[in-house]
Amino acid sequence: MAYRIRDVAERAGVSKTTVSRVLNQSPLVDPKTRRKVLETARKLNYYRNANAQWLAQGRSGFFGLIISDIENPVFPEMIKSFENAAAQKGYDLLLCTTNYDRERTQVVVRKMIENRVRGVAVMTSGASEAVAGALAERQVPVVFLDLGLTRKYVSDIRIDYSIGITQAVDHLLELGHRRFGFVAGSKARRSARKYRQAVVKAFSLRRVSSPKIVECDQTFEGGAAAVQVLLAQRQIPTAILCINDLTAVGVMSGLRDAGVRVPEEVSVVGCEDIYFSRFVNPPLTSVRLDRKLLGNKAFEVLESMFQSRQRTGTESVLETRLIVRKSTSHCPTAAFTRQFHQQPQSATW
Amino acid sequence: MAYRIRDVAERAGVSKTTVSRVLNQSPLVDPKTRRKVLETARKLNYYRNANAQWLAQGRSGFFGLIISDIENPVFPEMIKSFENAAAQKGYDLLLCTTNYDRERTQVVVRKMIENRVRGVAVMTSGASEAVAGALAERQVPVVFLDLGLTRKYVSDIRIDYSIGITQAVDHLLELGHRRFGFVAGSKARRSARKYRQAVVKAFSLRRVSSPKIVECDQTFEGGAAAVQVLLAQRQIPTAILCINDLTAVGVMSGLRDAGVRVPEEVSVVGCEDIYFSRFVNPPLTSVRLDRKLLGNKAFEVLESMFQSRQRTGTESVLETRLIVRKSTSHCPTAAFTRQFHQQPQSATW
DNA sequence: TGTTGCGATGGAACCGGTTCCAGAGAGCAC
DNA sequence: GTGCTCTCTGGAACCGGTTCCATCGCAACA
Repeated sequence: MAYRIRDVAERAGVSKTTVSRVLNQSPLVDPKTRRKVLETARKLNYYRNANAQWLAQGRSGFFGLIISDIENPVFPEMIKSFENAAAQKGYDLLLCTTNYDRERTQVVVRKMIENRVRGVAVMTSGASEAVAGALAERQVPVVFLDLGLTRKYVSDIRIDYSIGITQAVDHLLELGHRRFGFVAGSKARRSARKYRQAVVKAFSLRRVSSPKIVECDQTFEGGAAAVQVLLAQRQIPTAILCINDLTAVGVMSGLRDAGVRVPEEVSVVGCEDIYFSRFVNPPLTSVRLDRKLLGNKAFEVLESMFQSRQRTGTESVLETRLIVRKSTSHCPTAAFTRQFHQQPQSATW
Repeated sequence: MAYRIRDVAERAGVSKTTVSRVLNQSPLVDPKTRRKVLETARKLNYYRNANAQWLAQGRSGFFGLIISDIENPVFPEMIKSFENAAAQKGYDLLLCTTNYDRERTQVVVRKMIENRVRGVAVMTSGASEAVAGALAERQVPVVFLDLGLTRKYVSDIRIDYSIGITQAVDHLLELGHRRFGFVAGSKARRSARKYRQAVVKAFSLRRVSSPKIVECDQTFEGGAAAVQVLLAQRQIPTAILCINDLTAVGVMSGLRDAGVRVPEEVSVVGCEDIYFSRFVNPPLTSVRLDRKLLGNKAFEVLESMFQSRQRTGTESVLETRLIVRKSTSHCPTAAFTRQFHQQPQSATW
């Protein structure tokens, strides 16, 4: 059907070995022979069979990338930079999504192993040490996000939220804010826990009274709901930090619905700095997590593990920083600050 | 190193053939033998070698998906549904991006062929018939978006914008609008041309004076710039259609900057209905293109081509429909309509 | 002239599965 | 007992590459 390497060899009057050498840029082949082979291959419109090649080589040309949900806007940028980094070195991307499903996670890990990938980046914070174990056991280099663990075959990229958060707190303090709210994520998520810790620490470092914390599910609706709780306070906060941008946009929407203006009356800070944050109204101030860098770094870490002799894991740190846009501004004067006193919605007992 | 099928065979006291049969759910193996083999495989923690399997089978378990830019928010949803549809049938996703680069397009097409995929969905509107040819020639079923061409191995999914656009026009007419603007995309893009034609046709069908058309580059900034042109009209339009949501958000931003309220003074309609459209302020009315359906459909078309004997291509149609949110409302009364008369910015001649 | 060294090439084994085909053995009817 | 069918199993070829190792021709050198 399709031409095989043997067909090329026959028509070029050489052996399979030589053709293979030419196609793999081996130096030990005569330039004249090389030209001849390349020409024949082109003439036959020959495409190599990747499965045969990788079977023979004992591993594939893939680097795996496991994410939770491609619809989450933090991932596409990361995928892109990971893929680009891999392509630059001649490798391909094998992308799998877990959709936050435990079973599906097992399946994709198996897929990675079956495809004999050269390494896997597990960029969902839902992944456990079990996943690390399964892959490391098969001697597949793997890099995690904030796993907090490093060993043979297992690297970790730690996200240092504290820098960006501290910048945010300082930024707000400079603007005169003193009463803060924090719309946190679910404690069940590792990354959300880390973020919360960083926020609390930043405030205590600056000796500011800690923010009123409201937990939410990290969605737009969750943000809108959480802000209601903050608005029910005796004194509403003048600045609100949020676990991520989507939540922050929900918070802004909730504030708007309650007739509170952003940023004139309340400042809002998001996290992640997703693509859309600059287009909302007002453009969102956010603690940026550079996904492009993250994707690059993840590939780099994998490749260096793959190349290294001992396959020892490394820990690297990805810093965050504050991007100031229009959702934060001066703290309103006391006279200007409105008081919200909402009654509990049901007091029937 | 890793266990091979032969290892499983030896320990289970059977032949490779039998193990292969068990793993491939062949019915012609004794239940007792089956159990034994499965148990041994589990005990050895055996993973099959996908490359060997696919080499032997002559093709891989991949269905390919080629897109232009994963950061474009229309793609993730599509990827997800395509992947899910494939996973449901036990196939895997091979995702490649072209980044609008001709050369890169060549490379990924080659990659698809080399990996012996069972079919490819080319969901970027930048792809040419050359791509279709290259794949069809290798007998790889392929499905395109709005290619307008169908033949052996080549299917097409046509997007019918007219339905959604007509709904949008009717919706605006009912709200009393009579003066329209249309922020169009670049004529260089096939999909943008199709959209423009559909818009023009919808207006002429309803016997309404056609909208003032301004071309832009389909970005946020492009929308913001295009709306300036519309605002410079003697009479500004009271309703503006846009080539996509990002542009529409740019248009709304431009209007806001000019002190024009949406939707009280001007209504805005986007297209695509990307995830974020519901979160902007005001939530965007948009002509929805159901990407989930599109991804599903694409896979379905490929699989049925792959199964069919003759591999004849099919044409299917994906309908669009209007999603009404808050960016459209009643046409302001004439008295209420403001007049914008901006002088040409430079009249130095 | 014989020996050595080296660049270029090819034969053959191998990677780890699938599958064709032959055959063993059980069950059954006659 | 014979012949037949049917179920289950295994040997061996094959998929299309890579790579180890041997070989060959030729130039350099003693």
